[in-house]
Amino acid sequence: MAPCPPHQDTRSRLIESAILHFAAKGYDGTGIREIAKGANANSALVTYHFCGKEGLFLEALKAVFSRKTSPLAGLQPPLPAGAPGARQAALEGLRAYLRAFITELMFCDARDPVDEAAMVLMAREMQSPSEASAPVLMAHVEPYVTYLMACLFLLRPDLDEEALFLMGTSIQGQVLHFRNSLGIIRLLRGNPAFPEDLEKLIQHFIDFSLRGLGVPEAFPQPRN
Amino acid sequence: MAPCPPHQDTRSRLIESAILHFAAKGYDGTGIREIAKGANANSALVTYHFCGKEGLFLEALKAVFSRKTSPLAGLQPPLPAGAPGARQAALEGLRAYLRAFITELMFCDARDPVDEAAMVLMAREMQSPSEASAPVLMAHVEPYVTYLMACLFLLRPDLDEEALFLMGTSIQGQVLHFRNSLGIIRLLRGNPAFPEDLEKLIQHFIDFSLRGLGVPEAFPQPRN
DNA sequence: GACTGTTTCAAACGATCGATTAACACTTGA
DNA sequence: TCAAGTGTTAATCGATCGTTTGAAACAGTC
Repeated sequence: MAPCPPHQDTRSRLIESAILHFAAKGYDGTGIREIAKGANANSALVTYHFCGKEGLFLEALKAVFSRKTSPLAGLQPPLPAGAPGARQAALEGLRAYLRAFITELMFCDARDPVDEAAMVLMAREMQSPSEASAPVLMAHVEPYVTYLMACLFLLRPDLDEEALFLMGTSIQGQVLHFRNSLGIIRLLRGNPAFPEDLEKLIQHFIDFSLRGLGVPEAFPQPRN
Repeated sequence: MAPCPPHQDTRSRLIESAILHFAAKGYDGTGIREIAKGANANSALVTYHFCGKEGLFLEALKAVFSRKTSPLAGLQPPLPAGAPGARQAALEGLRAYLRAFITELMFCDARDPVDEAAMVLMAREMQSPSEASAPVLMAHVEPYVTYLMACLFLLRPDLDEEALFLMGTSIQGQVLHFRNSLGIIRLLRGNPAFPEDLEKLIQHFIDFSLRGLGVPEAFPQPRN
């Protein structure tokens, strides 16, 4: 049982190659020799540095999740319920939240294949998390849920908790489904680079969500 | 090159076991001996009946998609664009579509673990379709997309094709995400039988979708 | 009962899997 | 200078992979 100490050069090269290969062919579909070859390293180093294939996979996952700083960091926390301007702040907060959420999910440097692969890997883990990766995943997702629900409560104080939860599920769901089903969506559109205009995509999700939530400001033309 | 003729008994037993195992551990994570054992059959029969593991996987996928009669069967096709009452018909069509879609998705799991596994398998393929499975997947999804898009076009003729496609993606996405993430959602709510009131759920998805789409009838209270 | 074709089986095949080993190069501190 | 420790390597391990094989079991036909 080696303590898996670091030698950053080959370690990080192995992790990078692992992200690429695990994203392309999945955990079981990828062999450690393949990964090692992609890193110009010997396959025995996987066991030496990471205590085995699964250890390397977890390190790759951690690297993926810590690749970007959380986009929630720049967001104002919602004002308390009674405060003046709380509703307007929550409205802007929800808009900013969706923008940050979508940007993090969708935006990746097309010129950086590792970034692209990291997104694929993350999407796969979010859909069917392995037992080992669940904690890492939940810790990453939890602040999003909390922030979203706080905004929803301020925007629709007339709804009960279950109704608000369904609202949140629908808002998150449309975005996550889009991300998780990009494969077939691109097939349906016959465009392998489909979401070409990220801003248009963000605007759609914001408008659809605010209308679905029942926020009057977002509705196009109030019936006379 | 065997012509792969049928002997329905073992064939279907193998397919059923394949659905369960492929859903649980993925294509690469599942061995044919494992599948064969689950079907009380010999692993050589996989090659004999399906020309190999990949053939069995494709047959399993086909079986998944043809497992139920399409919920679209009972729906009226939307009227042509110019026809009188076409918009109202499309509105009702969309409501009926969502009701049928949700009902089918929500009722499939508890009774039959194979049905549950089929959903997992389908979701995985939708996320990252293998080259071989893409045609099967597309053929199954296409009528849903067509019907939904026809309704959306009648309800929002002012939008261009891409905007309508995003609307459809959001509408389908919230429902599919809810279904595919039921496990996590039930954990979040601390209620293992969460969607206890199916009618309430259906009503939420219909209302959220129609508002998100921008249909005035669904909006609660126009601002004065 | 012999012939034909289909279905099933146990056994084995070569390939590849993740993991281990022993040797080697190199640095470091005593 | 030497012993210890670290990083890397090729070679090899047993296990398991998907597939192939040859024969047994079964059905139907003459």
